[in-house]
Amino acid sequence: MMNIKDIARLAGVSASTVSRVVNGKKYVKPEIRERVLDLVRENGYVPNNAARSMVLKRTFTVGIVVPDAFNMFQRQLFSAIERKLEGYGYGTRFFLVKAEPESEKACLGRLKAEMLDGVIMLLEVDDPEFYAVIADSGLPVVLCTFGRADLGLPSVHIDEEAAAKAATAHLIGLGHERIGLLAGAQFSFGKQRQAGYEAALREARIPVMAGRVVVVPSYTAEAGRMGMKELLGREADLTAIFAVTDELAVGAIRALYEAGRPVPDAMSVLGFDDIDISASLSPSLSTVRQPIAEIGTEAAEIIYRLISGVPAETDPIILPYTLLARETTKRREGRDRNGNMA
Amino acid sequence: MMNIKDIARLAGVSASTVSRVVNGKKYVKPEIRERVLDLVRENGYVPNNAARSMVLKRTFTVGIVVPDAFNMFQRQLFSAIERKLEGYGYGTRFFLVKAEPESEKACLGRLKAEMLDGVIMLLEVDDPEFYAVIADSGLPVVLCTFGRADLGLPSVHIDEEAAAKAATAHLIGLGHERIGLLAGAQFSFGKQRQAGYEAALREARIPVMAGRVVVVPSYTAEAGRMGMKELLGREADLTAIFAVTDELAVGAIRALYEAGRPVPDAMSVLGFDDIDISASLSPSLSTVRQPIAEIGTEAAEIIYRLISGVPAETDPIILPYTLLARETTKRREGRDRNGNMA
DNA sequence: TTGAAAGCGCTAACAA
DNA sequence: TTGTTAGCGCTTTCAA
Repeated sequence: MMNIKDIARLAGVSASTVSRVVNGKKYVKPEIRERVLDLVRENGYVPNNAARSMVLKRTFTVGIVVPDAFNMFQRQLFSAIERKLEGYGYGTRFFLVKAEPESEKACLGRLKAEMLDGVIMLLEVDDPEFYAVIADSGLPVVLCTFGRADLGLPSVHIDEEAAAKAATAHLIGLGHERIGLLAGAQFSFGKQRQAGYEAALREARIPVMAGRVVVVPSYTAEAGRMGMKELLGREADLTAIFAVTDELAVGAIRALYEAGRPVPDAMSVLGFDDIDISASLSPSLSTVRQPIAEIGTEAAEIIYRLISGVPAETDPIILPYTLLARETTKRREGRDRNGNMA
Repeated sequence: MMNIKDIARLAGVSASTVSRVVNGKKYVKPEIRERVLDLVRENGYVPNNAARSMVLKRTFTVGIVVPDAFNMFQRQLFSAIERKLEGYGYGTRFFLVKAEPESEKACLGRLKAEMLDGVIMLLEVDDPEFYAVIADSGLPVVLCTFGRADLGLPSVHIDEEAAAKAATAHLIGLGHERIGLLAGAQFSFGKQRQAGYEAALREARIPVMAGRVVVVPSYTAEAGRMGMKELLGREADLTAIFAVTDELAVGAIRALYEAGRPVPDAMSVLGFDDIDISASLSPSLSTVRQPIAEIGTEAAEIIYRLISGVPAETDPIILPYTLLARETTKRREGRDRNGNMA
């Protein structure tokens, strides 16, 4: 692999001159610039980033912390961030964290070792020390899809509780009263969405019954299927289900399918996130759309500003969600909650 | 951020000693080792990778080249690779390539700039020069999910054509004759799977008709939906569809759903890859399972061996596929190909 | 068992 | 406009 000295020797100039050419600096005679550029091309010379970042103290790289088993939602979010950052001349680097404390610790170490210019967290790490260490290392950081206003860290996300409340209200508006919930304990959105569900019920004066709620261990389709089976077993008269993620909803629909209960005729199902596949399902999944592209773009902009030295705005950026009433939710048949025919 | 000299000063030793301690070398007095280790922990010192790799000429990092819009299949593959490589003490770094020649070029540059120890290609790059440059830079490389035996590069993949042939034969075995194909032009598996489809038809003496084939521009659900609509428009009497990827199949099912043609009763649909969601769909998607974990593990092992200096085995590693006859394919109703009732 | 010194590839300040 | 020099943080001889 060629290095800057090789090119310098070939061009009969000093390494500094090559550096100037490669970095587009002024004060290089045009003919020399040409000569060097030709050599660079011919030899496929690319500056060594490690050496470069050592002297510059910058890597032009932003770390993206994601869960080990990141889903399509995070995948899409990442794309939006990547695209925006690329426009600013920054690259990205993945840091995968498993749902284990040691993994979070290890990630912190890797984050430090890489001399990143900034970090975007797509994963809500449990360990409060994690944020503390990052914060007082002075490394710019943005929380993306969740907030921690208490930590004074900038964040971009939707109003999870309001969105879940609106989602549940949609179901209620369709005449449903006995609404099951597939919730999750992992990450704060799990609890926030559950709170929104409860708030909507309360507002409609529908009793919140623990028997209608299942807290699943992970946000996968399989977990959704198991959760739905559980719900079906203990509570036979539900007419609608709110699953706190689309993957969960897909699994719930599967359980319903296996039980011979067609969606949406026998049961309405509502998801959350609007992952790629949701619109293409048959029937298409009703869900709450998070503005993925906007969230990603906004997070990228904030991190860029932070890196550029603009002081952090710690008020969370709350972006609007959209309720997508597609085909898995429908008006409840039979009597409505007042005993009249729908 | 602490550096090695800071720790050395704090411990009252030289940087060399700290280096020995951090790297677990011998010849350090136990008490000094302890003292240094304590300081390292207290101060959260982590060696700077850039500096480290500059002198070591190794980064303990393997680049993973993936398509910009990587799908769940590639996501899962990546997880398998990551896990295995982690066990060997190697990290991974993503290199996203868009479906544009400049993007491939840019990726090559980034690959060089990063001083990677090896590269695993999950994306089939068009530009033959790409492989050439990598190959003669001496950078270990493994092709994963596709092969290029002509280039003498090690690879891990299934027998795409045989798998597609078996898939089509499954449909034929179910009594289907008028089988549509949703194929794609991108990546060689598109053509290979199409070849398998044609081979199966020929073997069953079913005419291969161009009117039953649609070549879609991308492997997304939406492309599948459009392709299926096209097929439905021009050829009303198909009884089964083979989609060369699961995403395409999901879209095809969607088009069928919109057209009021239930799957599998009105039409059997068969996918390919067995992505995460396929088993959880309702009905669950019949497909060809690629042994994702094994492919990833094998690729990781090969790259590790290559990095360790074991000479490359350039014969492709062909792993077995599995036909998963789930719920979207069923025996054709009505008369079979000999005119008898099924 | 330890430390001093050199050097990895690059950029930037300074001198010419 | 160009080259020389120093130094980024680390590891590794080599010498002590």
